[in-house]
Amino acid sequence: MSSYLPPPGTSDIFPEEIPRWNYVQNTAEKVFSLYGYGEIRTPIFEYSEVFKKSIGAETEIVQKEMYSFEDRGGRELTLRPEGTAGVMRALMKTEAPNGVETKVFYFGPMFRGERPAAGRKRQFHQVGTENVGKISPEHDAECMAMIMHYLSELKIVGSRLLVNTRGTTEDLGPAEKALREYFIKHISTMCNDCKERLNKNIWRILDCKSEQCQGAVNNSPDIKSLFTKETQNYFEKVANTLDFMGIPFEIDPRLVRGLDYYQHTVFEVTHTGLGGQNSILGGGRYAIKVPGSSKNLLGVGFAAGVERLLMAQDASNAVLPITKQDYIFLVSLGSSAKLQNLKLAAEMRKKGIPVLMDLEDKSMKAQMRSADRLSVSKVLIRGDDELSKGIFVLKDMKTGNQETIKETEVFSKVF
RNA sequence: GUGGUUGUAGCUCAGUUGGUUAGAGCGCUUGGUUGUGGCCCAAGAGGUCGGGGGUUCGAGUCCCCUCAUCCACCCCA
Repeated sequence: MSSYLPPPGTSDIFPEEIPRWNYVQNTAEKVFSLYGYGEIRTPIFEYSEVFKKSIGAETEIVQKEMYSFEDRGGRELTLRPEGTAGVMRALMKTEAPNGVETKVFYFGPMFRGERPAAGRKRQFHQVGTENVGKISPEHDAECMAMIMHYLSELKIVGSRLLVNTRGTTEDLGPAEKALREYFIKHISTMCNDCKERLNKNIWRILDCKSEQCQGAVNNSPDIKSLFTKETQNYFEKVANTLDFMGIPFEIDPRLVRGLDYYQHTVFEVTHTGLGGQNSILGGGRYAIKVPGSSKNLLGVGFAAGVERLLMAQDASNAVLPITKQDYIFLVSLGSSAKLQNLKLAAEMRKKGIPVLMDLEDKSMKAQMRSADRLSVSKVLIRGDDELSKGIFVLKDMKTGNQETIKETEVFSKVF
């Protein structure tokens, strides 16, 4: 009952579901390593500063979603709400800050104190990559190509890749000014959230979904046109490269994303069938400052919600190449036989043969029921009777046929 | 943080205008063969009806509070 439930927004993942999770993780390893990425494992908690500095102190995540606490040494720590910041912190001691291309991927739990809903948990999991040290439109395009490769290996179909640019630090001033001049004229007709956004984070007005704001938002200036020629050329090259590589995508001028560290290319992959959520992954190019360093780490990367990938697989009716363990079930009758079978089972397992047996003294009927429930294909029966004769009965559960075999034939016949 | 939904057995749920010992299906255990699974039949185990308070002769049913679930919004993966 309620006392057996884990805390809000968390969930237990039982053995039956683990193969699917492993598939998502193993496929990440398989695909990303083709592009030169290696796995990195960073702590699940970091100094709170790490997130405040890189994600942005004003962002929704930092403002009200972080699980922060003080440890016994009085340190201000936070359960990671996303993966990039901690990875950047770790990469400071590599050659990445000196401009050496460094590619890593990660997989693990993240924590955000939001109200749970479909596709949204407080402890959820992300799989993501970071390519740090170099900057070019081709890096961004390759990252997206790799993502689409990954999604196809996951058998997810029907997703959309949305791409946009957020410009660089130099672009932001003029663009923000233009946006403010425009929206200040229309703000009286817009929703309350947008009225707040006007001062706090004007960019977010662009992806407001409220009905009453659509008119004003749709007619707002295209931010790209306000950026420098250089930035526009960069973005054009990203788009051209994707085109040339045959990666289908859509330019979404209203895609801005909610973390402060993004510059240049931003993207998102959406999928229907995730309840109220529609984004299965997001990412882009970023410049991140790690506490205690004056250097910016430049990189491009993405993070996908594993739970959402799983939902997208369901919506895609994905058939995954996951095979179930096919056990031999060993049935015993009598105490000597049981003891001998226990020993045999151990030997078989050492040879890599999966074996199950009932350890309780159950009736043959009950043991057969167990075997059936576990849907094994073969049952090996040895009671005290067979033991004294040096034989086994081997039963094929599909056909129901059974044959008598000699002890010496056990390994060759059952495997 | 805002709004709505639901909370009865391990699971999915029924429970009539408040009325004795709270039900079903599935699952589980045992039996229907002296040593043979699935199908069928029978029996059994398993619930302080989310928790607390109130109204009442009487509350799973009504009222209040609380906790939790699921969902939508905000935001994000």
